[in-house]
Amino acid sequence: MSLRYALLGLLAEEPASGYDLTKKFERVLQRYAWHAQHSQIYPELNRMSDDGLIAVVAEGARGRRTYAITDAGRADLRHWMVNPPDVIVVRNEFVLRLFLLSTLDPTEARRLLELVAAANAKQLDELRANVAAFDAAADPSAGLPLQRLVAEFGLRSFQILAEWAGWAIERIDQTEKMPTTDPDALKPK
Amino acid sequence: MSLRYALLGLLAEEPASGYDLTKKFERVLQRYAWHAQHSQIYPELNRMSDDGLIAVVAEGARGRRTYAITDAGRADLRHWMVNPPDVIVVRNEFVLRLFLLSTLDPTEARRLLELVAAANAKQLDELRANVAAFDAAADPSAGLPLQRLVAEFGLRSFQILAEWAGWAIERIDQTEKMPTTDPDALKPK
DNA sequence: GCGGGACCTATCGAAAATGACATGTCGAAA
DNA sequence: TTTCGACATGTCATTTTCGATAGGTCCCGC
Repeated sequence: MSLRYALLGLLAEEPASGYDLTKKFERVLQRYAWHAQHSQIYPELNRMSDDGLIAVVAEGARGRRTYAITDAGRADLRHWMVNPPDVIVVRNEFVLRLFLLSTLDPTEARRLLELVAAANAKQLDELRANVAAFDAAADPSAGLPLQRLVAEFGLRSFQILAEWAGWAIERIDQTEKMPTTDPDALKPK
Repeated sequence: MSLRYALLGLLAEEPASGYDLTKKFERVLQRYAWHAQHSQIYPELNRMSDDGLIAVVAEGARGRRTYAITDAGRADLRHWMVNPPDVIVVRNEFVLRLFLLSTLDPTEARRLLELVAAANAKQLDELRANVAAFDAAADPSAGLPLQRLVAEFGLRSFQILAEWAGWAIERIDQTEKMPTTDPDALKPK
């Protein structure tokens, strides 16, 4: 049901077509929160429309249909938002690789971490640029909007991943220089 | 295919039965990296066995079958580990709620964040206790094992979530005290 | 005027995941 | 001795997701 609420949430912010929503998933949601392809999005929109949670508010060129959330949809979304499950369930192939890092030898683990750190640095830069543009356009006298708070969460997440990867690589290098075959390593204290 | 590699990775560390693996998923993997239930795990183990990636190495009471990874399995796992996809794809209902925070009014958003912060604090305490026990049992003269590095990542992740949630709640409170109807808020600079 | 790229929706078989139901064993405490 | 909880594996209908294929439109630059 999460896909449904992801779509409902995006439509609560502004009306959009299936195409728009697909792009938003690709650009934003996919990387942090939820992944879905258009082949899943279009049928779900039709079902949500049947269920009265959203409605077509405009039809444009190329068969474009713009949907907006209905009152029933808003109520349903709110209910979902304020009732989070108490067991959180995650699927993240990236973190899974980290968990299985110890199945690699230290040299390979190190190489994987460097790959990770590089990919992460690139994403951090992108996000930083987006946030900077957002801040420049924002009214400085107003408080930070909720969206900006979440962006901050993304920023901090990337930052600690970068820091951690660097730290982990350092540790691996230190361990490599201090092999257990070194008799000194066996000295107590 | 991620489930297959999650199982392969756990079996690369030590032989285990379907039951053992299910418990490991529940206790560890589920919260951070990958979720799977026993109804998915048992059939997958049978398929992996058919494919020669794992093999039954012991049979115990109550029909227990202990599996171990084969050389073919190890090769397959290694290949998967060192070839991460370049687009990372995530599914995390919790983060999805954060993204849709702006569909709530500030009061409700604040309440949700407090719920989140409390749940997170509990998880952080649990992990901290586990890590402390691990460190106490570890050989201090050896370098940090890779598993410990990953635990550190978990620790830091929880910590920044806690910090962020606190910060976000503060921001919301400040904004609430400074409504846009306040004429001062409209003054330039 | 035409070629190509962005726009836009759709379907469908296969694979993955869910949640409920099913069935039994072993050991320990009451 | 019986009962209860942990141990242990399985199936299956339904739902969700994937990946590929499909078909068409609008607009811009050459």
